[in-house]
Parts: sequence; structure tokens; C-alpha cells
Amino acid sequence: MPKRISIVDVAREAGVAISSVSAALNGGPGVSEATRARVRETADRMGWVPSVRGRSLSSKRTRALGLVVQRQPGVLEADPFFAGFIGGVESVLESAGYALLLQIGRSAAAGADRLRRLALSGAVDGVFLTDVSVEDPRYALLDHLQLPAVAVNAPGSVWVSSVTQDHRSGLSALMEHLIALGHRDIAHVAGTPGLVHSEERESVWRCVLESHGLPLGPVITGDFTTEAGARAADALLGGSRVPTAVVCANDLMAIGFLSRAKALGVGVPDDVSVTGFDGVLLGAHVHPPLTTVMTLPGALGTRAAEVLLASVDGGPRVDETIAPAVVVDRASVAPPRVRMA
Amino acid sequence: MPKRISIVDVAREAGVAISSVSAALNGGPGVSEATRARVRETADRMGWVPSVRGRSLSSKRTRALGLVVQRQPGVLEADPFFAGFIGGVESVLESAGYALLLQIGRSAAAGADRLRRLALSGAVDGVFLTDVSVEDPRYALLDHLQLPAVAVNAPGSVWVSSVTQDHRSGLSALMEHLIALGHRDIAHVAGTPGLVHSEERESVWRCVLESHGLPLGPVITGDFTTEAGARAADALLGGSRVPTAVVCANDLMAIGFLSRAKALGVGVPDDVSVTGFDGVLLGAHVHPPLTTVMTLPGALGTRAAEVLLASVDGGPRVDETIAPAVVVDRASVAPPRVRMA
DNA sequence: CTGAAAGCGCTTACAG
DNA sequence: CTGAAAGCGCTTACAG
Repeated sequence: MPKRISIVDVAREAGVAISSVSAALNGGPGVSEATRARVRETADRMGWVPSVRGRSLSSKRTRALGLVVQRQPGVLEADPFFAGFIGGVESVLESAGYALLLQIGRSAAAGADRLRRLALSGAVDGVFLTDVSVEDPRYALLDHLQLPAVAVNAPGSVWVSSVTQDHRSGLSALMEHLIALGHRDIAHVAGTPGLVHSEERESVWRCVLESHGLPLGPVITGDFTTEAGARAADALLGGSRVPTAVVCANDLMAIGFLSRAKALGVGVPDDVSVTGFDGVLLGAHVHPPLTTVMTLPGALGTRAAEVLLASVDGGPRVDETIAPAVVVDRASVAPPRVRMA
Repeated sequence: MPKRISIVDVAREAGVAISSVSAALNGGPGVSEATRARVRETADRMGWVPSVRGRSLSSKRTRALGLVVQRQPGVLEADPFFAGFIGGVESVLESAGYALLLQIGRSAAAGADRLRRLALSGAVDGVFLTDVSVEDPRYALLDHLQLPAVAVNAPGSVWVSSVTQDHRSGLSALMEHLIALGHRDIAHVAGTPGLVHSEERESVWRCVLESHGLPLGPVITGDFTTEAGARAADALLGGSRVPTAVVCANDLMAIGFLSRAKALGVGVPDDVSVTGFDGVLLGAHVHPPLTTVMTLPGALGTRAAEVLLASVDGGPRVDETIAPAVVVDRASVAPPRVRMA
């Protein structure tokens, strides 16, 4: 094992005190340019990379940010959000010299517990909050710990900042589009109950229908998986009163719905229009290509990371917003077929 | 800011020395059961979670494992491998009390550099090596540092262990299946040049054709994206000699190919058979459902994490294997249409 | 079985 | 501008 070289070695080699090495490398004051240059050159020559262990203990900064994903590990594969979000986060952490500490909690309770240990053990300088539920217990923890945090697509709290992409206007526009085409029986395939974004989407669906004086079509409760979408198709297409349009809370469920509808011999969009939500890449490649609302997980990740980093540096609590999600009209929507009464 | 409570506070409260607290909590020897119980009770009551900063500095263990993904951040969203792999990794790290440090390098060079800094800064106890290229410079670094590491789907080195899922037999079986159906003109849409798994898949395609004395159909070089698959369709379906089957190096390219073929009015599988590789969830929902080879990124992640953890605990270098990838025959393959000569 | 002390590798006042 | 010293919160020999 090649012995690790430490700040002491560099100081000795450069003929200065370790405090000077530290100041020189960190851009601190109290070092002449000549000394700074010499130390830098020596450190580079020796290939010294400061120990994050020593540094984090004395500086109270770990230079790492935490993300505890609350999902079943197996579900993550199909999830359209996290890869994009993490990509966005990483693109800013990279230049800031921060690392991302990722953990997965199988349930909301497990996730909250892992977050608690992560925070209490001092492993991270701040955390991202995703999959926020309506009364999320993590807010209280973070408020109490005063740990910098940013909630994604959720309100934030007294202490926790937030970064949000408006999903309501895009979904609302999609609903208006369906109604303008003549749809009157519009069903909803909802997401996992209790999550902020599930409730929000269902609420938009309901509000737009009510504002037009239209009946609330049936609601099938799903869980954001393709399988749930397929089950919803069974439930909605087998009944006596088949809706003319089905608004799904995400693309995966819409794709499952599409696939099952085809198997049942129901034509999309001729017999029933189907819409998704998220804008996953593959939505453009299913048959028919899926009309949906395009979200931007990557942009959200970028902004969230910037906000969190600012917060770690002592910045104030903020609530930010990125450009709203917009409708992408492809081919899974058409005017309703005229039917017998 | 609520003052962090430390081992000193717990020791004082329990009326013992800090070394006893440490030994009691870590299950070390030299503590009576009575003391151990009392310390545990005190620590729990005070809500003390040991500082990973202090602990990692003195123990030389950070209890974190590193993964530097070499991808463009934007590409990650469509990637079928990482979410599953990370899910598998996390399921074992969770119970082991380890964390995953994730970084993204935009290129192989950037990734190697981030890995170097990660290793040299002592931020992790071991690393996963993915997207291994044919002459990967990271092996030399890891061998030199003697940092525990496990290469995924690649050979490993003198020091680095490996965990592999056999991809050759499944792809080979798929090729045999096509040939048995009567295909003689089989093209290949290859992956990013230089990567171990790109080369491997192309090599299987070539070997099976050669062993049957069949001509090597054209090879289009792609980069594993849907767009590359679409471009390959343009190149292969527009030419004078259209192959009867196209073997793509991954599902995403196959799905792009499918989509473009449909736009060009070429029927799959009637006019041309198309196959993918990976077994992404959505391959079952495209039209026609994609025949492919099913890999198991989650199982690979689980095994890789187990191997790496064993290695961190001083275990020997190993080369392990999980169950091979198998053919999933769906509907994008059929016998070739009889054509005029 | 128990406790006082050294040490991990840095940063940060503080004194020269 | 420069350097010696304390201290961050643990673990690990070592002595009692």
C-alpha cells in the first residue's frame, strides 16, 4: 500500500508550515503569491489531493449533498424522473467539487429514517427532498436540525427551500384541449395516493371538468407503474360506460394503458383518447405516439442543486420556479367518435 | 442550531470513558454486558448518531462506496442500466450501513479524473467500475492505489475483482434463432466503439455468422441512443440490398429503428426482423413488442456490491458470474419474406 | 473490565 | 506574511 501523502509531507517539501499549505491551496488570505505558487507547484508535483476526511472533520463541511430516494429498488429502473434529475444535479455539483450521496428507502418511513441518520451523522452538507407527501414528516426533522434542504416540486417549509416546475398549467391546457375536441367523458388514472404530485394532477383534472360543468368521469387509482395502467384499461374499457378520453397521471401508466387497449381491440385514438404526463423519451416511440405534458427533471435538478449549494453557503431560504411543463401533442388524442346514446 | 451531541456527552452522561462508549457501540471487546447496555440506552435516549466525519478520520473507513458514471448527464435518462444497477447496489449497501457516492463524468477522460480524485481524497472505501473500455486506464490507477474495486461486465485486473453476466450465450442463441428461421442477410447496429460490451456484441454477431458460413451483413456504428437506431434504419432500409434481419446492440437503438422503419413504411417483422439487447421494460410495449436478450442490471448490482464489500473487508480478489442473459422472444422477429433474386 | 492518551489530516484563530 | 498550537469527533493501542 503506497503510503498516503499528507499536508505535512507537502509542507516539509515546500519548506513552509502546514497552515500555509492550507491557506495557499484554499485561496485563503495571508499567503504571498510567491509562497502560494511554490506550494501549488509542490503539491501538484507530489500529486497531493487533500483528504476529505481530515478536511470535513475540521471544516464542518463534507462537500457532499444527500438524496434519499423513496422507491422500491426495482421500480427505479422504469422511473423517468430520477435519472434526469440526478443528471441535472450532477452537472452543477461537478463544477462545484461536491459529491452526491445517494440512498434508497424502500418506503416513505424507511426513507425518512435513512435521511435522519444521514443528517445526524453529519455525512452531508444539505439534502434534496423528493417524492414529498402531503404531510411530510421530513420537514420537521430538517427544520429542527437546520440542515440546508430543498424540496422538489413541493411547497417547502419554514426552513426548507423549494424548486418547482409548474405542472398545473400544462395539464390544464391538455384538459382544455380534450374538451375543445368535444370530449365530455374524461376519466383519470391517478398516481400513488398521498404524494403531492398525485393529488395535484387529480385536482387539476377535477377543477377543469367542474369549471366546464362536466361530469367527473371515473377515477382509477394507480401507482405510476405500467402494470397499473394496464389494469386501469381493464377497468375502464370493460365497463358499460366507456370514457372517450383517459388522462393518466404519468406516461408509464399511459403506455401500459395503450398496450392493454390494443390487446382488448380498442383503438387509440379512434375509440378512446389517451394522455400521459412526464414526457419520457419513449413516449414518442410507442404506438400511437403519446400525447403528454413534458416535464424537465434535468432542469429541476440543476436549479435545485444551485439553490441547495447557495443555502449551504449561508444563503436565505428561497422558493424558485423553472419554466412550466408544456403539452406535447402527438397522436394518441383525437375528437371523440360519435356514439349511440 | 441545536448543538451536535458527541461521544463526549454520551460518555459523561453514562459515567464512562469515551473509549468505552466506542467499544460498547461498535461491539468491540473489553466492555461488560452491563456497561454496554447502559451506554446503548444512554446513547439512544440522547439520540446520538456517531459522526461519520470523526469516525472516518480515525478508522480509515468512510463507509461509502463510489460509482463514477461515464455518460453525458442528458443521456442518463434513457439509460436502462444504471437505475437498475444502482437499485441492486443500494439494496445491499442499505443493510450494510454503507452509502453510495455517485458522480458523473461527461467523458471517459473526465470520469477517470473524477475517479482519481475520489480515490486519492479518501472519500470512499471502494469503487465500482462500469462502462469499461478495452484498455481502461482506471485499472492502472486502482492497481497502484490498491483501492478495493469491482469491474462490472469486464475482465478485472490484477487487483480489481469482477462481476459479470454472460451476454454472449444469449446473443448467440438469438443469432441461431434468426438463422434457423431462414435469415441469411443479418445486419448489425453496433454500440459505442471502444466499450467492452460493444465489441463483445459485435464479435458474437460476427462469429455466429462465420460459423455458419454466412456473409457478414453491413455494420452500422451507433452510440446506444434511440436516434442512432433511427439513423441506422435510414442507412439500412434505403440501400439496394436490404437485410432481412437487423441485430441491434441494445434495445434503445432497436426501438429507434422500429419507429423509423414504420415511418418509412417498412413492416416489422414482415419486411425485416429486428432484435434488441437489454430487456428494458418498455420493449414489451412498443409495436411490435421487441424480441431481445434480457439482462439483469439489478442482480449485477447486488452481486457487485457484495463482492466489493467483501473486498473492503480484506477479502481476496474474485471473478464472479451471475446467471446468463437469456433470449426473450416477442414479436419483432419472423421468418424472412421470400424475395426475388 | 475500564480509562487516559495519542493520533487520524485537516482548518482556524492566534501570536509573532 | 508566516508558523506553532488547538481542536474537530472519533478509534485504537496501551496501561492500570
